Amino acid sequence: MIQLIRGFKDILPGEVELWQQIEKTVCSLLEDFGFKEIRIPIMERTELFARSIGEDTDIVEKEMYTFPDRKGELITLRPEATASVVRSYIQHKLYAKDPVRKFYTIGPMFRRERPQKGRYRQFYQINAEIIGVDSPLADVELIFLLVTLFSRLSVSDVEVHINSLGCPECRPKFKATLTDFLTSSTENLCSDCVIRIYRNPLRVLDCKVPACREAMTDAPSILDYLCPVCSQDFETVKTALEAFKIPFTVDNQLVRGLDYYTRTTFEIQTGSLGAQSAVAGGGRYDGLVKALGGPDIPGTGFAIGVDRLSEITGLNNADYIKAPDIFLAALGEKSQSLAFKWKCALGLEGVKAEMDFGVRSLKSQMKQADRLGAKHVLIIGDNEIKEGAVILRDMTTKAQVSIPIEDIVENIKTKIL
RNA sequence: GUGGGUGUAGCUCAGUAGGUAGAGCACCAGGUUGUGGCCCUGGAUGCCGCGGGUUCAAGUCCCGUCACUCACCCCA
Repeated sequence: MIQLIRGFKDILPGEVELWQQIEKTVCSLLEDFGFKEIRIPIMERTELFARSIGEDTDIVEKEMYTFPDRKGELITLRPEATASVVRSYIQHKLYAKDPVRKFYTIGPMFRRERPQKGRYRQFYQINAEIIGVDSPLADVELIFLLVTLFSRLSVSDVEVHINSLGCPECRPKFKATLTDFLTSSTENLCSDCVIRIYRNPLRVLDCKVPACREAMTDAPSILDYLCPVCSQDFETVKTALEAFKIPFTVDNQLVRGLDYYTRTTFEIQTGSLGAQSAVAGGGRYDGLVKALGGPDIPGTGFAIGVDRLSEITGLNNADYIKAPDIFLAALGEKSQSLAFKWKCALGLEGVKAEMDFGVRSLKSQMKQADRLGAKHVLIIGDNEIKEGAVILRDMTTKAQVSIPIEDIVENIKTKIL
């Protein structure tokens, strides 16, 4: 037997209905807020991700599915979507027509990590991006959308965490101060963090090793080093969230794993997913468009982990599984070919009709209809053909009526819909 | 990449001191000459994850390996 690839998964009927419902809810909300769908490829040149996400990040360093294609060019299965959206935005000069663009996209991402609860090697994200707006209100809009969404999807046990990572103006100063602090307390840090001091000191902030957490309680906070512009920006975000009565936690240790983030970052965290607490995350990436060769245009966006979301939504999958409207139980060959004709005609009319193609007793066909959850059963046998009328049974009330074979499809439609 | 747990029927799992494979649910048929859910009776189904070793004999013990899973790490 050939098994699926490690860390990949099948989403089977019975589960997929919930996904459809989630996608429908998210996409319609985003459409209502003026976001347009964009579909981007699943593979890109490796360079795109190296330049946007950052060479020194874990994603680029050890998690990407990268390989040479047949002509030797390095290509990568996308580990995230923002880079591609921005690439597309620049390539097609989408800024030329309209200075502000709002996109959303949905699809699989790939990261070769060790699989775990809420973490797969192929996982699904819904991304929303606002490109061309400098105002922090764009960030607030995104957070507002996420909160609305989780409420519409009956997700409980979520918290909004926000932080500011500063800009090229103030971040270097903080980085230097933090590095000094870390260097002076090396003996209290785990071995990984000692390496991080030089590679990416901000990462030490969200290390989960207890000793590191302890050592970091006195660490300098980025929020104390923000330049006036960033500081004002962050205040605006907080004030607007308060105005919307959205509860949030300022978490000055919230760090993103992608280098392109600036200023406001946010994460929606849940307590119900074990170690994978983030169901959605995002933030501002003001330098990214320029870094990828476009004009100096700001951007902000979020990604929702659909796999994780589907596990914590309060929606009940059973509510979305569609049962047949009618089951046609035929007895004998002649009845069966008639029933088959009707079944197809009903399907064209939007009536979900099912039947069995084998030769089975009426009892077993009734049982099958019951199992499928069919609301009605149409019984047809030699007697019915002779009399020119078939029996329509309502499975809930057990009431049976005789209906003429003539204009059968119309008759059924008016009786059961 | 590193650790822990688990792999037996479609699903959930039992399998006691090594002695040659079980239950419940689901499925099929019958009890009811052409009527579902409840009940009763009967039936089909397993490379006991894979490979090797110990033994007269291995689902059971040993070694290896793979997969799943949880955690570290990282993130959505």
